[in-house]
Amino acid sequence: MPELPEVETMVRGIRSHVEGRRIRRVRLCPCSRRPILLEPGFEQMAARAEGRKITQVWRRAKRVVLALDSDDAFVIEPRMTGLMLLDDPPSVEHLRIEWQLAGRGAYRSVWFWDRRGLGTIRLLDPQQQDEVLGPGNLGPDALDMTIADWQVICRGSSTPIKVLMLNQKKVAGIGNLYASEILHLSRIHPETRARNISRQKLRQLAENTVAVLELAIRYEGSTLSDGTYRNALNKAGGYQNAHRVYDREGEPCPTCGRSAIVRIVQSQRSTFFCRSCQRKPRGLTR
DNA sequence: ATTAATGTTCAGAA
DNA sequence: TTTCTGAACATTAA
Repeated sequence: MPELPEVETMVRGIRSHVEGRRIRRVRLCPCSRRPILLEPGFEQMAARAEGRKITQVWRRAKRVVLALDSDDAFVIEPRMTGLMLLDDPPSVEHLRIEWQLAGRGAYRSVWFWDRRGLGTIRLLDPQQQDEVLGPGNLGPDALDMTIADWQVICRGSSTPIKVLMLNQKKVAGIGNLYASEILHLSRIHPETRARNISRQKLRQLAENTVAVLELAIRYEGSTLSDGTYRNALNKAGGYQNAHRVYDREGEPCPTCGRSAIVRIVQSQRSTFFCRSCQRKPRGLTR
């Protein structure tokens, strides 16, 4: 579930309670039926983190990073259903990892909860952090993308723009939900080949990417109908009420008010858009 | 019973 | 060599 706004909300939610505190213990929760995707020997490696101080909590794309004073860092990928929580989990059943915190504070632990269990947690040394979080593996953070950055990734690419927006090596942080929202606001047809998008449209794409993601962060992310996503205090986000097209097939377009939102499939993922407001450029087939 | 779900990775194809 | 597609991962709810 979590895309950039949801992961940013997790980071902001736990940061003030976690930064500066020492890790007393890292515990694999017995209640998880199967282990989450952990590196072999994770438990021994986790012991390496015990007694260390968490110096910084930050976000890279859709990952949470807990940086330690040993220069190691936990890198957490929530993927579809992972959550970082301070307490009050949605269920005890899918708690996976507990970081017990030493010293005084409002919360004794940080938890990783993951219903589907696709999320990953790794403890990485500085070199591994560079490999996993660096430009070889992830493009520029979506909030940092300039028009020039968009031009670079779109130039010469025959990939449909919506598919390209989901390629984390090109631009990092946008997921399936926000790609549809950004393209609708930008009035760009999701099947437009990236190389065919005009300079003017690229400017709108750059501006609306930041606008949509920042607004979604302000609303603390999107909690969809299955209710899975919660912030660090197990409260639902609010941006789903502002969705223009995502999961709104058949509803009238909020821009033109006449055409109905349609759903198509690209790269095995649903895309939602308005056929009236989002047109492909005419006369360009290559 | 079947299908789809906010993500990523891998093998194999183009 | 690069880019792209489909399947897989595990769980749940409609």
